[in-house]
Amino acid sequence: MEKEKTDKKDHILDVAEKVFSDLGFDGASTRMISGEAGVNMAMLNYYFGSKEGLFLAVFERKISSFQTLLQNIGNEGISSWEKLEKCIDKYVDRIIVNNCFQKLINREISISKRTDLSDKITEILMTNVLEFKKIFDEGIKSGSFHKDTDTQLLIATVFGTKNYIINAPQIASLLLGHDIRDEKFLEEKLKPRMKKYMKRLLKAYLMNDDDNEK
Amino acid sequence: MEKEKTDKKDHILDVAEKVFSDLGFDGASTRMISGEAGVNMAMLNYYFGSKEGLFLAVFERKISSFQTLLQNIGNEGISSWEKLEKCIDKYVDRIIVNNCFQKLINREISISKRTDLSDKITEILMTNVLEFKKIFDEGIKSGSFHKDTDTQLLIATVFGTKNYIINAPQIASLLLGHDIRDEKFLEEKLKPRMKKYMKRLLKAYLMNDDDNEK
DNA sequence: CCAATCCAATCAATCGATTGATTAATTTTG
DNA sequence: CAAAATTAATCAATCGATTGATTGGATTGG
Repeated sequence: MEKEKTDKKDHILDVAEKVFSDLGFDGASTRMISGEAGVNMAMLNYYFGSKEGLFLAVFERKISSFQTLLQNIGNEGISSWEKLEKCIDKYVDRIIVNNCFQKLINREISISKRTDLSDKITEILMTNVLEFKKIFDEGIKSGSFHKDTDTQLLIATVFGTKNYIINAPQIASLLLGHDIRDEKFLEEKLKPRMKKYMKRLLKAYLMNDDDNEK
Repeated sequence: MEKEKTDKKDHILDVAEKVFSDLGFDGASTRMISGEAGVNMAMLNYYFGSKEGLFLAVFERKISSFQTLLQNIGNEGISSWEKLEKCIDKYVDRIIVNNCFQKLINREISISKRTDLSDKITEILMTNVLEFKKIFDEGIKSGSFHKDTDTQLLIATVFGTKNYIINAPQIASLLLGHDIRDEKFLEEKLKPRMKKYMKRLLKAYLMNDDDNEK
């Protein structure tokens, strides 16, 4: 029976994630979510306290597993560049699977007013950001990366490039000549292509011939 | 008195643009907009028919100024790299001035419904996208840019890096150690820094030493 | 005077949240 | 073990607040 409970909560979270992703936080109503999940409205507040609590629960469930993923890479005994390559691989894999959730994040983070909620989102996202930054800084310190690297804007590039493709699918589809939402294209074509591209871009910027390496 | 009317409508549109940008379409209420604009609620429907009509009016007013930002540069008699540098300058200048409207665009384009609107947004955004693409392709053809450049993903990087900073100001502020919304910081620090960074990033990627230039 | 402009008041609908009652499951107790 | 007591889970009903929208009358200017 313990299992039942967890399953039900998980099911609510699944539905909530879908509805929030499609309609945004404000656009989604608790009635809609509870209705689609087949549970009573009061259950949402019973389980998650509030609409905001539900949203955060959706958020934290998705994000936590990725956090530890990046953190482990950061602690491995490999070169900074190798760490970076691994992070890119994991990151590209991740975001392409969960692209509807990513869209949700990017939409809600751009809302300025909802401070309590967006503060929490920011805090969670920052851990991933800082994990990348740590690797950049470490690489600069060890001399393997260009020493006047703008790590902060480079992070904007890493996350921004991905966001652009996921968040503006109409434009990305026109640009790439394929429907972005085609799973097969994403998995077989875009994923390896993005990995290769990001690595080449970062390598060119971090390790060009001005003062080190080759 | 015609003037009065136009001024008032324009003022409403100014406020609406700001509020929609901060809170999103669903998050913004017509009361809030009318209150902040100092007009009666009923005036919004009187002038614009509905909330959605107001939203569309905000867009259409801005739309015209958006086209042909980069088009002249493409036809100048200078090298591809020089064109690219000019485009970056113009682009960075531009987005920092209108960043709240940019936020609005980037948020609404990620919403799957409201197709009539997002089609229009897509069309407008594509003109700038294609201008960059034209320069990239031209540079590759002439041999000044690396020949296996992924121009399409590079465009995602150019626009995505900017979007990330504008759209996730909380994260960008934490990352940069300054409040992104500080006009002085934007103008005096971030703008030149972004220009320099983007040029160095593109140059490293487009003109590294694998097979051409230096 | 009349059409355009404006506004206070109000509309039905929906929002998130809470209530008290009821059932199911678990724990305690004799 | 079984009855009693307690806790957890679920429900229908409804709360006050707010939403976008509309009305009918006041005000204005030509």
